[in-house]
Amino acid sequence: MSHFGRSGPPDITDTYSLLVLNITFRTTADDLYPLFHKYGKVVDIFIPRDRRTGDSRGFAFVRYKYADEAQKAVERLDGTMVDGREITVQFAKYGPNAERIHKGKISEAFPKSRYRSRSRSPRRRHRDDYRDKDYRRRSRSRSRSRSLDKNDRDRRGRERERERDHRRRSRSISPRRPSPDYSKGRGRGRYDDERRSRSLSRSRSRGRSRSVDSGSPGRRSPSPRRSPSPRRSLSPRRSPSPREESPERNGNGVGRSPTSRSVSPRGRPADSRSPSPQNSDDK
DNA sequence: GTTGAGCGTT
Repeated sequence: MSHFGRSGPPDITDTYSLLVLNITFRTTADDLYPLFHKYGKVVDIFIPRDRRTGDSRGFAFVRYKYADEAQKAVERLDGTMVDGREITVQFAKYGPNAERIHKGKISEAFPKSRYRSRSRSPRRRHRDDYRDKDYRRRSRSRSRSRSLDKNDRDRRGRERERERDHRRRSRSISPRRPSPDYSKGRGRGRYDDERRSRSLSRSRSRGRSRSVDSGSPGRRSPSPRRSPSPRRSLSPRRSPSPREESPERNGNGVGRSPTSRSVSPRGRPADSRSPSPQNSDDK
């Protein structure tokens, strides 16, 4: 029975996932099982943990078999102290089976009248306070360098974000596309945010990936830079010398093109010019 | 050894 969350999702056909937040990093599924099991039938408990360290992330997912029981657990366990920490129990929304919940299943099983029992939840205000201040989030945000290449973000971003930066970095701020809607929007906005991000990533990923795949893989250029933008001309460092960078040179020296240079990216010109293994000539 | 927002896996 202690294999909760170790063998993957057993059966999410008719189970309701509860999100347990604010739990200690040492709290395990086994610790939560008895607590939640007291209020209903717990189908499975999953605690996401960091793949790098393997430690719990601080929240767990408790899957209940019945909605009423799950709701009860939320009301009873939400705000209780576990392992010396106040935990937050609420229904999962962004889970894989979140769609079912949105379908109205939960809504049907949970009338508003029952919710009125939620009189005790001081922690809620506390959390809200944090959000209002959002001072610590900013601090952390600054710590993280967001100058990551979009190319890298396309591929690793998804995985990385989910593992370490996702919770550290503020999800409300959009470095790429600042939108008032995403400023403080919460709840449904998240879905849109994810969709938009994916859409963008897909676009970029496709352009870059296909480009390399189409041409010569690995021979394209030692420096995976973005396509040559006209911005290069505004480089103040560039010498005004006509012989240094001339459109003619591009036409004449076709071999200079990185794409065409798929034969030998390095040593080609040097070899031709400097048969010597040493570049004394250049020096 | 720490942290503390936050939505998930074989």
